[in-house]
Amino acid sequence: MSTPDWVLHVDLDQFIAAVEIARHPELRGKPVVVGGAGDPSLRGVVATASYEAREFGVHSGMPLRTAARRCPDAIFVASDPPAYEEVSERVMAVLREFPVVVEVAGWDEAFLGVSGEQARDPERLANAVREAVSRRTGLSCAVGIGDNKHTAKLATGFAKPGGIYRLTRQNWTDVMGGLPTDALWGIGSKTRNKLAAAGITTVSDLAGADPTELAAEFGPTLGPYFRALAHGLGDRDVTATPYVSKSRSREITFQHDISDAERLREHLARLAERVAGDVAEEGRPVARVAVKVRFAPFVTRTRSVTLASPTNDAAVLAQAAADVFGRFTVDRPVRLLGVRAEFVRE
DNA sequence: TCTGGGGTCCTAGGACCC
DNA sequence: TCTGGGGTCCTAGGACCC
Repeated sequence: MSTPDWVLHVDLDQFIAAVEIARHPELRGKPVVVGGAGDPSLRGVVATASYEAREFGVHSGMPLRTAARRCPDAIFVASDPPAYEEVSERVMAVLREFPVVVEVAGWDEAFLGVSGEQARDPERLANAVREAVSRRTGLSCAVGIGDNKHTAKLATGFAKPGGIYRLTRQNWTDVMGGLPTDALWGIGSKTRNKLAAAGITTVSDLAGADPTELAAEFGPTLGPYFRALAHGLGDRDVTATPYVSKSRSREITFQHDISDAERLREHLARLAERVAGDVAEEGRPVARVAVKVRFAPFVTRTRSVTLASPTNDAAVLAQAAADVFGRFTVDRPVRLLGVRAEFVRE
Protein backbone atom coordinates (compact mmCIF):
# COMPACT_ATOMS: atom_id res chain seq x y z
CA MET A 1 0.00 0.00 0.00
CA SER A 2 1.16 3.51 -0.70
CA THR A 3 -0.11 7.03 -0.37
CA PRO A 4 1.01 8.39 -3.71
CA ASP A 5 1.52 11.93 -4.96
CA TRP A 6 -0.89 11.27 -7.82
CA VAL A 7 -3.54 8.69 -8.58
CA LEU A 8 -4.09 7.74 -12.20
CA HIS A 9 -7.18 5.86 -13.31
CA VAL A 10 -6.85 3.84 -16.49
CA ASP A 11 -10.07 2.76 -18.17
CA LEU A 12 -10.26 0.87 -21.44
CA ASP A 13 -12.61 2.28 -24.07
CA GLN A 14 -15.70 0.14 -24.73
CA PHE A 15 -13.60 -2.75 -23.44
CA ILE A 16 -15.81 -5.75 -24.09
CA ALA A 17 -16.89 -4.51 -27.49
CA ALA A 18 -13.26 -3.69 -28.31
CA VAL A 19 -12.18 -7.27 -27.52
CA GLU A 20 -14.87 -8.64 -29.81
CA ILE A 21 -13.93 -6.20 -32.57
CA ALA A 22 -10.27 -7.16 -32.21
CA ARG A 23 -11.04 -10.82 -32.89
CA HIS A 24 -13.79 -10.12 -35.43
CA PRO A 25 -12.32 -7.23 -37.47
CA GLU A 26 -15.34 -7.16 -39.73
CA LEU A 27 -17.23 -5.62 -36.80
CA ARG A 28 -15.07 -2.49 -36.79
CA GLY A 29 -17.04 0.70 -37.38
CA LYS A 30 -20.35 -1.09 -36.89
CA PRO A 31 -22.88 -0.84 -34.10
CA VAL A 32 -21.93 -3.83 -31.92
CA VAL A 33 -23.85 -4.90 -28.83
CA VAL A 34 -22.30 -7.53 -26.53
CA GLY A 35 -24.39 -9.21 -23.87
CA GLY A 36 -26.20 -12.33 -22.72
CA ALA A 37 -26.41 -15.07 -25.31
CA GLY A 38 -26.11 -12.54 -28.14
CA ASP A 39 -29.75 -13.04 -29.08
CA PRO A 40 -32.04 -10.05 -28.52
CA SER A 41 -35.09 -12.29 -28.51
CA LEU A 42 -33.84 -13.87 -25.27
CA ARG A 43 -33.64 -12.41 -21.77
CA GLY A 44 -30.39 -10.59 -21.22
CA VAL A 45 -28.88 -7.12 -20.97
CA VAL A 46 -26.18 -5.15 -22.74
CA ALA A 47 -22.72 -5.65 -21.25
CA THR A 48 -21.08 -3.10 -23.55
CA ALA A 49 -22.16 -1.33 -26.72
CA SER A 50 -19.70 0.04 -29.27
CA TYR A 51 -19.66 3.79 -29.71
CA GLU A 52 -21.54 3.37 -32.99
CA ALA A 53 -24.36 1.58 -31.14
CA ARG A 54 -24.35 4.18 -28.36
CA GLU A 55 -25.26 6.77 -30.98
CA PHE A 56 -28.65 5.05 -31.07
CA GLY A 57 -29.11 5.34 -27.32
CA VAL A 58 -27.94 1.82 -26.50
CA HIS A 59 -26.06 1.54 -23.21
CA SER A 60 -24.89 -0.97 -20.58
CA GLY A 61 -27.61 -2.58 -18.52
CA MET A 62 -30.28 -2.06 -21.14
CA PRO A 63 -32.34 -5.13 -22.07
CA LEU A 64 -31.13 -6.65 -25.34
CA ARG A 65 -34.68 -6.47 -26.64
CA THR A 66 -34.73 -2.72 -26.12
CA ALA A 67 -31.32 -2.36 -27.74
CA ALA A 68 -32.61 -4.17 -30.83
CA ARG A 69 -35.56 -1.82 -31.01
CA ARG A 70 -33.37 1.27 -30.71
CA CYS A 71 -30.74 0.04 -33.10
CA PRO A 72 -32.26 -2.49 -35.54
CA ASP A 73 -29.01 -2.82 -37.49
CA ALA A 74 -26.92 -3.64 -34.43
CA ILE A 75 -24.81 -6.78 -34.50
CA PHE A 76 -25.42 -8.83 -31.33
CA VAL A 77 -22.56 -10.84 -29.86
CA ALA A 78 -22.69 -13.28 -26.95
CA SER A 79 -20.76 -12.35 -23.83
CA ASP A 80 -17.57 -14.41 -23.34
CA PRO A 81 -16.16 -13.60 -19.88
CA PRO A 82 -13.08 -15.87 -20.05
CA ALA A 83 -11.93 -14.04 -23.19
CA TYR A 84 -12.26 -10.65 -21.48
CA GLU A 85 -10.48 -11.98 -18.41
CA GLU A 86 -7.52 -13.02 -20.51
CA VAL A 87 -7.21 -9.72 -22.38
CA SER A 88 -7.62 -7.87 -19.10
CA GLU A 89 -4.67 -9.79 -17.64
CA ARG A 90 -2.50 -8.74 -20.58
CA VAL A 91 -3.44 -5.09 -20.10
CA MET A 92 -2.67 -5.25 -16.37
CA ALA A 93 0.69 -6.83 -17.14
CA VAL A 94 1.54 -3.86 -19.36
CA LEU A 95 0.58 -1.45 -16.58
CA ARG A 96 2.74 -3.33 -14.07
CA GLU A 97 5.81 -2.67 -16.19
CA PHE A 98 5.62 0.98 -15.21
CA PRO A 99 7.26 2.13 -11.95
CA VAL A 100 3.88 2.58 -10.27
CA VAL A 101 1.62 0.67 -7.86
CA VAL A 102 -1.15 -1.04 -9.85
CA GLU A 103 -4.49 -1.72 -8.18
CA VAL A 104 -6.85 -3.66 -10.42
CA ALA A 105 -10.40 -2.30 -10.13
CA GLY A 106 -12.24 -4.48 -12.63
CA TRP A 107 -11.72 -6.13 -15.99
CA ASP A 108 -11.28 -2.83 -17.73
CA GLU A 109 -9.87 -0.46 -15.15
CA ALA A 110 -7.03 0.08 -12.72
CA PHE A 111 -5.68 2.72 -10.37
CA LEU A 112 -2.03 3.63 -10.53
CA GLY A 113 -0.29 5.07 -7.49
CA VAL A 114 2.39 7.48 -8.69
CA SER A 115 5.19 8.83 -6.52
CA GLY A 116 8.67 10.30 -6.76
CA GLU A 117 10.27 11.04 -10.09
CA GLN A 118 7.25 9.77 -12.04
CA ALA A 119 4.98 12.21 -10.22
CA ARG A 120 6.70 15.25 -11.66
CA ASP A 121 4.73 15.07 -14.89
CA PRO A 122 1.60 12.92 -14.57
CA GLU A 123 0.38 13.84 -18.06
CA ARG A 124 3.61 12.55 -19.53
CA LEU A 125 3.16 9.27 -17.65
CA ALA A 126 -0.48 9.04 -18.70
CA ASN A 127 0.55 9.43 -22.32
CA ALA A 128 3.19 6.75 -22.00
CA VAL A 129 0.60 4.39 -20.48
CA ARG A 130 -1.86 5.01 -23.29
CA GLU A 131 0.83 4.49 -25.88
CA ALA A 132 2.08 1.24 -24.30
CA VAL A 133 -1.40 -0.24 -23.88
CA SER A 134 -2.25 0.61 -27.46
CA ARG A 135 1.00 -0.77 -28.90
CA ARG A 136 1.01 -3.95 -26.82
CA THR A 137 -2.68 -4.87 -26.84
CA GLY A 138 -4.24 -2.85 -29.66
CA LEU A 139 -6.72 -1.40 -27.18
CA SER A 140 -7.47 2.25 -26.54
CA CYS A 141 -7.83 3.65 -23.05
CA ALA A 142 -8.54 6.89 -21.27
CA VAL A 143 -6.52 8.08 -18.29
CA GLY A 144 -7.81 10.25 -15.47
CA ILE A 145 -5.38 12.09 -13.21
CA GLY A 146 -6.49 12.94 -9.71
CA ASP A 147 -5.33 13.67 -6.19
CA ASN A 148 -7.27 10.63 -4.96
CA LYS A 149 -9.13 7.64 -6.43
CA HIS A 150 -12.43 9.51 -6.57
CA THR A 151 -11.14 12.47 -8.58
CA ALA A 152 -9.03 10.19 -10.78
CA LYS A 153 -12.04 8.02 -11.53
CA LEU A 154 -14.25 11.01 -12.37
CA ALA A 155 -11.46 12.55 -14.45
CA THR A 156 -11.49 9.48 -16.69
CA GLY A 157 -15.11 10.21 -17.53
CA PHE A 158 -14.02 13.55 -18.99
CA ALA A 159 -11.08 11.93 -20.76
CA LYS A 160 -13.12 9.35 -22.65
CA PRO A 161 -12.67 8.14 -25.22
CA GLY A 162 -8.96 7.84 -25.45
CA GLY A 163 -7.90 11.07 -23.79
CA ILE A 164 -6.31 12.39 -20.62
CA TYR A 165 -7.89 14.69 -18.05
CA ARG A 166 -6.78 16.10 -14.73
CA LEU A 167 -9.28 16.71 -11.93
CA THR A 168 -8.03 18.02 -8.57
CA ARG A 169 -9.09 20.41 -5.84
CA GLN A 170 -7.88 23.21 -8.12
CA ASN A 171 -10.62 22.74 -10.72
CA TRP A 172 -13.06 20.62 -8.68
CA THR A 173 -15.71 23.27 -8.09
CA ASP A 174 -15.54 24.69 -11.63
CA VAL A 175 -15.88 21.25 -13.20
CA MET A 176 -18.16 19.41 -10.78
CA GLY A 177 -20.04 22.02 -8.76
CA GLY A 178 -22.96 22.45 -11.13
CA LEU A 179 -23.45 18.77 -11.96
CA PRO A 180 -26.21 16.62 -10.41
CA THR A 181 -25.23 14.69 -7.29
CA ASP A 182 -25.22 11.34 -9.07
CA ALA A 183 -22.22 12.51 -11.07
CA LEU A 184 -20.28 11.53 -7.95
CA TRP A 185 -18.84 8.02 -7.74
CA GLY A 186 -20.94 6.31 -5.08
CA ILE A 187 -24.17 8.26 -5.49
CA GLY A 188 -26.76 6.61 -7.68
CA SER A 189 -30.30 7.43 -8.69
CA LYS A 190 -31.93 6.48 -5.38
CA THR A 191 -29.68 8.71 -3.30
CA ARG A 192 -29.88 11.47 -5.91
CA ASN A 193 -33.69 11.44 -5.60
CA LYS A 194 -33.56 11.38 -1.82
CA LEU A 195 -31.18 14.32 -1.81
CA ALA A 196 -33.30 16.20 -4.34
CA ALA A 197 -36.32 15.79 -2.07
CA ALA A 198 -34.30 17.68 0.56
CA GLY A 199 -33.52 20.45 -1.94
CA ILE A 200 -30.02 19.18 -2.69
CA THR A 201 -29.64 18.77 -6.44
CA THR A 202 -26.08 19.73 -7.37
CA VAL A 203 -22.64 18.73 -6.13
CA SER A 204 -22.22 22.24 -4.72
CA ASP A 205 -25.53 21.95 -2.87
CA LEU A 206 -24.30 18.73 -1.30
CA ALA A 207 -20.91 20.19 -0.43
CA GLY A 208 -22.65 22.96 1.49
CA ALA A 209 -25.30 20.77 3.12
CA ASP A 210 -25.64 20.52 6.88
CA PRO A 211 -23.65 17.47 8.05
CA THR A 212 -26.02 16.84 10.94
CA GLU A 213 -29.03 16.70 8.65
CA LEU A 214 -27.20 14.39 6.25
CA ALA A 215 -26.29 12.08 9.12
CA ALA A 216 -29.90 12.05 10.29
CA GLU A 217 -31.13 11.16 6.81
CA PHE A 218 -28.45 8.72 5.68
CA GLY A 219 -26.81 7.49 8.86
CA PRO A 220 -23.61 8.43 10.67
CA THR A 221 -21.32 6.81 8.10
CA LEU A 222 -23.03 7.48 4.77
CA GLY A 223 -24.18 11.05 5.52
CA PRO A 224 -20.69 12.47 6.08
CA TYR A 225 -19.32 10.24 3.33
CA PHE A 226 -21.64 11.74 0.72
CA ARG A 227 -20.67 15.25 1.80
CA ALA A 228 -16.98 14.37 1.55
CA LEU A 229 -17.54 13.07 -1.98
CA ALA A 230 -19.08 16.42 -2.92
CA HIS A 231 -15.90 18.14 -1.75
CA GLY A 232 -13.82 15.98 -4.08
CA LEU A 233 -12.33 14.02 -1.22
CA GLY A 234 -11.63 10.32 -1.44
CA ASP A 235 -9.45 7.37 -0.67
CA ARG A 236 -5.81 7.82 -1.70
CA ASP A 237 -4.43 4.42 -0.81
CA VAL A 238 -3.43 2.40 -3.83
CA THR A 239 -2.50 -1.21 -3.17
CA ALA A 240 -1.11 -3.95 -5.37
CA THR A 241 -2.18 -6.62 -2.88
CA PRO A 242 -4.20 -9.23 -4.78
CA TYR A 243 -7.90 -8.96 -4.21
CA VAL A 244 -9.40 -11.55 -1.87
CA SER A 245 -13.12 -12.09 -2.41
CA LYS A 246 -15.52 -12.23 0.52
CA SER A 247 -18.13 -14.32 -1.22
CA ARG A 248 -18.80 -16.34 -4.34
CA SER A 249 -22.18 -16.62 -5.97
CA ARG A 250 -23.96 -18.06 -8.97
CA GLU A 251 -27.34 -17.08 -10.25
CA ILE A 252 -29.53 -17.74 -13.22
CA THR A 253 -32.39 -15.85 -14.80
CA PHE A 254 -34.70 -18.28 -16.50
CA GLN A 255 -35.74 -17.63 -20.07
CA HIS A 256 -39.26 -18.38 -18.88
CA ASP A 257 -40.45 -18.03 -15.30
CA ILE A 258 -40.70 -21.33 -13.42
CA SER A 259 -43.47 -22.25 -11.01
CA ASP A 260 -42.77 -25.94 -10.58
CA ALA A 261 -41.10 -26.49 -7.18
CA GLU A 262 -39.29 -29.64 -8.25
CA ARG A 263 -37.67 -27.94 -11.23
CA LEU A 264 -36.64 -25.05 -8.99
CA ARG A 265 -35.02 -27.47 -6.55
CA GLU A 266 -33.09 -29.02 -9.43
CA HIS A 267 -31.80 -25.64 -10.57
CA LEU A 268 -30.91 -24.76 -6.99
CA ALA A 269 -28.90 -27.97 -6.61
CA ARG A 270 -27.00 -27.18 -9.81
CA LEU A 271 -26.22 -23.64 -8.64
CA ALA A 272 -25.07 -24.94 -5.25
CA GLU A 273 -22.81 -27.41 -7.01
CA ARG A 274 -21.23 -24.65 -9.09
CA VAL A 275 -20.69 -22.48 -6.03
CA ALA A 276 -19.18 -25.44 -4.19
CA GLY A 277 -16.80 -25.92 -7.11
CA ASP A 278 -15.82 -22.24 -7.00
CA VAL A 279 -15.12 -22.23 -3.27
CA ALA A 280 -13.29 -25.57 -3.42
CA GLU A 281 -10.98 -23.97 -5.97
CA GLU A 282 -10.25 -21.18 -3.51
CA GLY A 283 -9.78 -23.67 -0.70
CA ARG A 284 -11.32 -21.38 1.90
CA PRO A 285 -14.07 -22.36 4.36
CA VAL A 286 -17.57 -20.99 3.97
CA ALA A 287 -19.40 -19.52 6.95
CA ARG A 288 -22.80 -18.62 5.46
CA VAL A 289 -25.00 -19.72 2.61
CA ALA A 290 -27.64 -17.46 1.07
CA VAL A 291 -30.35 -18.14 -1.48
CA LYS A 292 -31.81 -15.45 -3.69
CA VAL A 293 -35.21 -15.74 -5.31
CA ARG A 294 -36.58 -13.21 -7.75
CA PHE A 295 -40.30 -13.62 -8.24
CA ALA A 296 -42.27 -12.36 -11.20
CA PRO A 297 -42.58 -9.58 -11.97
CA PHE A 298 -39.35 -8.47 -10.25
CA VAL A 299 -39.53 -8.84 -6.49
CA THR A 300 -36.28 -10.11 -5.01
CA ARG A 301 -35.94 -11.85 -1.65
CA THR A 302 -32.94 -13.41 0.07
CA ARG A 303 -32.70 -15.85 2.95
CA SER A 304 -29.49 -17.06 4.52
CA VAL A 305 -28.07 -19.25 7.24
CA THR A 306 -24.87 -19.38 9.25
CA LEU A 307 -23.43 -22.88 9.04
CA ALA A 308 -23.00 -24.85 12.27
CA SER A 309 -19.30 -24.90 11.43
CA PRO A 310 -17.39 -23.47 8.48
CA THR A 311 -16.80 -25.87 5.60
CA ASN A 312 -16.57 -26.11 1.85
CA ASP A 313 -17.96 -29.62 1.67
CA ALA A 314 -20.20 -29.66 -1.41
CA ALA A 315 -22.88 -31.84 0.19
CA VAL A 316 -23.14 -29.59 3.24
CA LEU A 317 -23.41 -26.46 1.08
CA ALA A 318 -26.06 -28.08 -1.12
CA GLN A 319 -28.07 -29.17 1.90
CA ALA A 320 -27.82 -25.70 3.44
CA ALA A 321 -29.05 -24.12 0.20
CA ALA A 322 -31.93 -26.58 0.02
CA ASP A 323 -32.88 -25.88 3.65
CA VAL A 324 -32.79 -22.13 3.13
CA PHE A 325 -34.85 -22.43 -0.05
CA GLY A 326 -37.40 -24.42 1.93
CA ARG A 327 -38.05 -21.34 4.06
CA PHE A 328 -39.39 -19.40 1.07
CA THR A 329 -43.05 -19.32 0.23
CA VAL A 330 -43.02 -19.94 -3.50
CA ASP A 331 -46.49 -18.81 -4.48
CA ARG A 332 -45.55 -16.88 -7.62
CA PRO A 333 -43.57 -17.76 -10.74
CA VAL A 334 -39.83 -17.51 -10.19
CA ARG A 335 -37.67 -15.53 -12.56
CA LEU A 336 -34.26 -15.94 -10.95
CA LEU A 337 -32.54 -18.26 -8.50
CA GLY A 338 -29.16 -17.63 -6.89
CA VAL A 339 -26.84 -19.23 -4.37
CA ARG A 340 -24.11 -17.32 -2.54
CA ALA A 341 -21.43 -18.60 -0.20
CA GLU A 342 -19.74 -16.20 2.23
CA PHE A 343 -16.26 -17.03 3.35
CA VAL A 344 -15.21 -16.96 6.98
CA ARG A 345 -14.22 -13.40 7.85
CA GLU A 346 -10.52 -12.93 8.38
C1' DT B 1 -36.19 0.14 -19.60
C1' DC B 2 -40.27 -5.49 -18.49
C1' DT B 3 -34.99 -5.08 -16.22
C1' DG B 4 -27.83 -10.18 -16.37
C1' DG B 5 -24.41 -11.75 -13.33
C1' DG B 6 -21.02 -11.01 -9.96
C1' DG B 7 -19.67 -8.47 -6.34
C1' DT B 8 -19.20 -4.83 -1.95
C1' DC B 9 -20.71 -2.06 1.89
C1' DC B 10 -24.14 0.04 5.08
C1' DT B 11 -28.32 -0.01 7.97
C1' DA B 12 -31.49 -1.69 11.11
C1' DG B 13 -34.11 -4.74 14.14
C1' DG B 14 -34.16 -8.56 17.17
C1' DA B 15 -31.81 -12.05 20.01
C1' DC B 16 -28.89 -12.76 23.55
C1' DC B 17 -25.62 -11.78 27.11
C1' DC B 18 -23.62 -9.26 31.02
C1' DT C 1 -41.13 -5.80 38.97
C1' DC C 2 -43.06 -2.94 34.26
C1' DT C 3 -37.74 -2.14 33.59
C1' DG C 4 -30.83 0.40 31.84
C1' DG C 5 -27.13 0.34 28.76
C1' DG C 6 -23.61 -1.68 26.00
C1' DG C 7 -21.78 -5.14 22.98
C1' DT C 8 -22.04 -8.68 19.51
C1' DC C 9 -24.16 -11.86 16.40
C1' DC C 10 -27.66 -13.05 13.06
C1' DT C 11 -30.55 -11.88 9.37
C1' DA C 12 -32.90 -9.15 5.61
C1' DG C 13 -32.88 -5.49 2.67
C1' DG C 14 -31.16 -1.54 0.11
C1' DA C 15 -27.92 0.89 -2.71
C1' DC C 16 -24.18 1.00 -5.63
C1' DC C 17 -20.58 -0.48 -8.93
C1' DC C 18 -18.53 -2.92 -13.12
